[in-house]
Amino acid sequence: MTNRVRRTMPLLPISIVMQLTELTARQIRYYEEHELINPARTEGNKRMFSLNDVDVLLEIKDYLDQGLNMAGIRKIFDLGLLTENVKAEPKHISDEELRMLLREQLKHQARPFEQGGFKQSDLSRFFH
Amino acid sequence: MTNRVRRTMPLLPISIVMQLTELTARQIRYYEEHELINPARTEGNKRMFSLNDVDVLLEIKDYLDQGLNMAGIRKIFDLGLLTENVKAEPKHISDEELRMLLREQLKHQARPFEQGGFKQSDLSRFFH
DNA sequence: ATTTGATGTAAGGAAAACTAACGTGAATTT
DNA sequence: AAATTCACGTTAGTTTTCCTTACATCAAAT
Repeated sequence: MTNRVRRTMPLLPISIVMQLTELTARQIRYYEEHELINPARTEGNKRMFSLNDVDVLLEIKDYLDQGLNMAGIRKIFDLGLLTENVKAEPKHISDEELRMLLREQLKHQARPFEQGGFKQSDLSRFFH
Repeated sequence: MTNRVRRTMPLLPISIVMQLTELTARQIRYYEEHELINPARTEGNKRMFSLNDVDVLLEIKDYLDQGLNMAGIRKIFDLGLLTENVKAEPKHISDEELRMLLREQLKHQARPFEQGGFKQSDLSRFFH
C-alpha cells in the first residue's frame, strides 16, 4: 500500500518528466489529451507527475515505437485496468497521515550522519 | 551506486519539498544560505531538490526541534562528512545514464495500470 | 488529392520561484 | 535597559516555467 502511495504521489514537474522520458512537453500533453495519462494539477493548474506517470509514459513510448497508435495503446491500458487494477482500490489518506508515513519511513532507517552508518537512502524507496 | 544516483537526482521543485517537509520556502532558502543544503539549479536558476535533500531537511527540522542552531547543525553535518561521507564523492553521470537506470528500475516492477482517470491518486490531495 | 495522426511552433497569459530588502519577536549580549 | 543576533515572516519587483489555444507540417492512410 505504501508502495502505491509512493508511486502515485505527484512530485515531478513536466520539465523533469521530459528529461526522464525524453519526451517533449507537447507529446506529454497530447497523451494526456488522449487519456493515456492523467497527471495531478497544482492549484495553479500546473501538471504534477507521479513516478507511476513516468512509468506509463515510458510504456507509451515503447508502444509507439512498436507502431501502435493512441487508440491501440489506450485499449491495452483499458484492458489492464479491467483485469489487474481492480484490486488497487483507492484509499483515502490525509495530508497529515501522508507526512507521518513519510516520516516514519525515514525514522526507521539509519540517517547518513548518525552513529552507525551511512546506509542506503531513506527516500530512495520512492523508487521501488 | 544506483542508489546514490536515485537519492541525489534533482527531481523536486520547492513547492513539493515544502509539502513533504512542512517547511516554508523561506526556511528552506535560509538553510541553503547557511550551507546546510545545496540543491541543484535549473538553467533558469530554480532550485531542484533530490530525495536526499528532503531527507536532510527533515533532519534539520529534527535538530532544530532539539534546540540546535545553524552552527550546531552544520557542525554535525561537517563531522558526518569527514568520517562517513568522504567516499560519497560526486560522480558524473550523464542524462542518458540516468534514464537507463530509471528505466531498468521501472522494468523490474509490476505495472499497476491505475491511471484510469476518475480515481484520484492518494497523494493528489497535496494539491488542494 | 484529401484527410488523419502525431507532433512542432508561436503567442499571450498566469503561476511559481527568484532575489533583495525590510520587519519582528524571542533570546542573548553588552 | 538597550542593542544585537537569530530564525524566520512579509512584501515588492522580476524572471522562469508552464499553461491553453491555434495554426503549421509532414508522413501515412484513404
